[in-house]
Amino acid sequence: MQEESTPMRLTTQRQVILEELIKVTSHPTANEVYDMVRKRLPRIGLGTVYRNLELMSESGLILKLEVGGTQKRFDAVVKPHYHVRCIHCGKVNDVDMPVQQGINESAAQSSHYKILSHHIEFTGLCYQCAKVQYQPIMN
Amino acid sequence: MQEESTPMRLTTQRQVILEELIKVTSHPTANEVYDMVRKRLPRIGLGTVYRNLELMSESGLILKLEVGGTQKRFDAVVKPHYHVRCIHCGKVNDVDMPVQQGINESAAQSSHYKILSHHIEFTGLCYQCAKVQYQPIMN
DNA sequence: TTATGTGCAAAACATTTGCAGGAGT
DNA sequence: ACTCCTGCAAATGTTTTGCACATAA
Repeated sequence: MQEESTPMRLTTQRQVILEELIKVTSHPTANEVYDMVRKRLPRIGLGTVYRNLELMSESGLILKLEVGGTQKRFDAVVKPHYHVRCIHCGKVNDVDMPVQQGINESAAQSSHYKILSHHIEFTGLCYQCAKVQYQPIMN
Repeated sequence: MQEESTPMRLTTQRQVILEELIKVTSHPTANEVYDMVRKRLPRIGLGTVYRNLELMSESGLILKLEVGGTQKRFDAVVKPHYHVRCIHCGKVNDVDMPVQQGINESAAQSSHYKILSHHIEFTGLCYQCAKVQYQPIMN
């Protein structure tokens, strides 16, 4: 975990990863980014994609989403915003509602933590899956 | 994904898993539950623990937490509540603040999803880690 | 020229699954 | 008996890592 010592080199691989990520709003997984990037850089390795997504998220260039499901997802939109995940197909979308004000302060009062940020993940059914009359397990 | 057809049998393994989970407030991972349970049932398999945690969370008996980090965590407190995770040590605690009213409706208006629920995950430093003067990467 | 980055492959984790035998009803 | 459940081990899926070579500054 290094400081601002040497800035990250802007390699071709990093540039392409960032460009491809900016193109989409689908919050792709590392493997999906790999597939997108490989069309332009066929010899790139999956390890490189993982390494660079991690580095870029550490430096605040992109966002690493730790939402539900088995894989991490990545987002080129770094402005704080919330997400909704379809419990049927696993798709993740942005929720364009205002960020909840004062919620971090409430949490600070109700815990012994120094609160830095928060994230809200909504769960539901996307338009397509809702149409299929999918019956979720209500609990 | 079956309905309420046959209720789950209350086997010794399931009973012990649930009892151990009720004992703690640490939101243990599957592997931590395995370690706790193994002290009482040395021959239980890790697969059984995973299978039963999954089944119990499907039936609403326990909560599967899909918070940040690499592993899923489990909670015997099923009443809706929020969580805070220490970015330094990874510990997860409850946040005893009221559930945000009307937030699902806001999200429904700002997305094309049928919203079912939401979860808020706060990120910060726990009391112990904050004392250690840990310098987080602010972004 | 030299620190940093890459491709490749193997390793490390986390979780799921197949199956033969075991237990509850 | 019959079904559901378990232990075990192997398989799967995701992410990380070691290392020799490549490349940007």
